[in-house]
Amino acid sequence: MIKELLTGNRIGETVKVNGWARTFRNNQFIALNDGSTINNIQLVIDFNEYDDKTLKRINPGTAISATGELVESLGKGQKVEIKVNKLVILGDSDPEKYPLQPKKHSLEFLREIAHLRFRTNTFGAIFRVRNSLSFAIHKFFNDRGFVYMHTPIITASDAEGAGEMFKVTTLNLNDVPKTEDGQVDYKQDFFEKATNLTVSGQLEAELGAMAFSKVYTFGPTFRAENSNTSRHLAEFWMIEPEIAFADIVDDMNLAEELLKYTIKYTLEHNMEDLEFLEQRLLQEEKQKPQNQRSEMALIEKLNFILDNDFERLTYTEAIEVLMRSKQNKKKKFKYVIEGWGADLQSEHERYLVEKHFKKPVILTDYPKDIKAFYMKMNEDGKTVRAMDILFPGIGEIVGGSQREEKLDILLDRMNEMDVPADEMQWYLDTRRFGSAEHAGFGLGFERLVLFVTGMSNIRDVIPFPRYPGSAKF
RNA sequence: GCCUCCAUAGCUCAGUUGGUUAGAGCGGCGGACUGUUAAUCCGUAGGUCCAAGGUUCAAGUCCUUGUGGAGGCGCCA
Repeated sequence: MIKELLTGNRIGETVKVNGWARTFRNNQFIALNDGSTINNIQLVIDFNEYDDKTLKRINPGTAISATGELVESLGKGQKVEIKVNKLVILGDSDPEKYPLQPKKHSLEFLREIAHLRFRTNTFGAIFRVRNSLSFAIHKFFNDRGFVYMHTPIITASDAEGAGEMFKVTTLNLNDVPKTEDGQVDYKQDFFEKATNLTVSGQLEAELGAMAFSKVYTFGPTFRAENSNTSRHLAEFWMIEPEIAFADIVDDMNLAEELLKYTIKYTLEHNMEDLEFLEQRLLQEEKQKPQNQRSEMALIEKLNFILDNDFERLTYTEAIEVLMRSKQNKKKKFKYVIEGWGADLQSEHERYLVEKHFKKPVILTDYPKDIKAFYMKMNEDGKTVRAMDILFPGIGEIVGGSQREEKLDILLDRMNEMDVPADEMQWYLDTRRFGSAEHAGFGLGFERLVLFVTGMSNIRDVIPFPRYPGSAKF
């Protein structure tokens, strides 16, 4: 791979490389990239040995295989280069039709050609970082004795209330079978009942945690919400650990440790990509007015996360901070906080994270009315042991809670929130047989990738984004 | 779903209070050069001004609707 050759350890050896040409300068110099690193290796050819026809075939995007001696570069821009003695053109790239030029393209344009955008420096860097983060997550959990659990993609439960679901069916949509009272007759469907794509693996993960003690899921999740924002996808990847014999504090510690570990991992393994992304972000922010630019450069920001404890406070304390804030007193918020019980809008979260504490914030103990049924009730009877981690520029990156382990309280909560208990006996069995304190959270993978890469649209950190009106590729 | 902004060459953009033949850079094509670094230099082609309708003597420019994109809000991860 080019990454290895660029270290220069094999100078003097005859080497073979395969890759795609980025540029061809002076009829002599091919910048070749194979995706192993953001850097290109320079191939030097003697144009006298090739006819014009062959030279014309070397264009941006052309697939090339080359053999030659790895030597110290005679030019200034690179340490090593390959003096080519055998060049094979594997696949042509018609320059009149190939959309990628050696120039800056807009992210919006590249999104329209998502099948080719991996070949750019920016997206190469993003997806190498994404890969590292993904691996780091598995390594983190594996090193700590967690069992990686595959929860179902197709589910019949609509219990979590995490959002609108995509229906899964093999019924003929042009001739849907109906029951006598005019409802869709799912008895005739593939699973003989209504099914959906999962919105969360949490409930199943809880089942696993009550046997393996520590489990995590890492898989795709689907939400059919009509969300048109730079932070939401209809198909995204989520990490959901679930730990038994653990409370909300253990849960927070685990989440903070995981986030720091994965960020540290990319700093150790993807520095060149991060440096490139940092420069990209710097260039992008030059277009913005001074007060909208980030205070820290990308890598500094990532190190800052590692070096500082996340600020932990309760919802009630957060409300007090917000009520005391100038913004609230001067009614600068669009939604002025009137008192306890208000749902926090993203402007409030952003104030806490970006203006007040200036670091990641973990908010805990939310009012029970604005949270899900399975969260453990506090002694006050008003709040639940929920925790959200808020990141600068991203907002909510983690949402979790200690789960209600007491069957009677859980049943009461389900009743209050109209969750059909009779369909969830399998879930309630965890509380009937050997119930124990447990907790878990969901980490939105793409939001983590967004944060680490410094990108601003979540559609740019997943290879083929799905969002309302768009399922191309 | 709601609010705001945008749509001109393959890409990135300019185009004045509505006025004659719509421009530039990059990219393409032809050529020169040959240790270049998004190479450079000379030449050249390239447009349904998003679509439909309207106002006007006259529309890239104004109005209406639609489509696509961006940002913000809500829902959340």
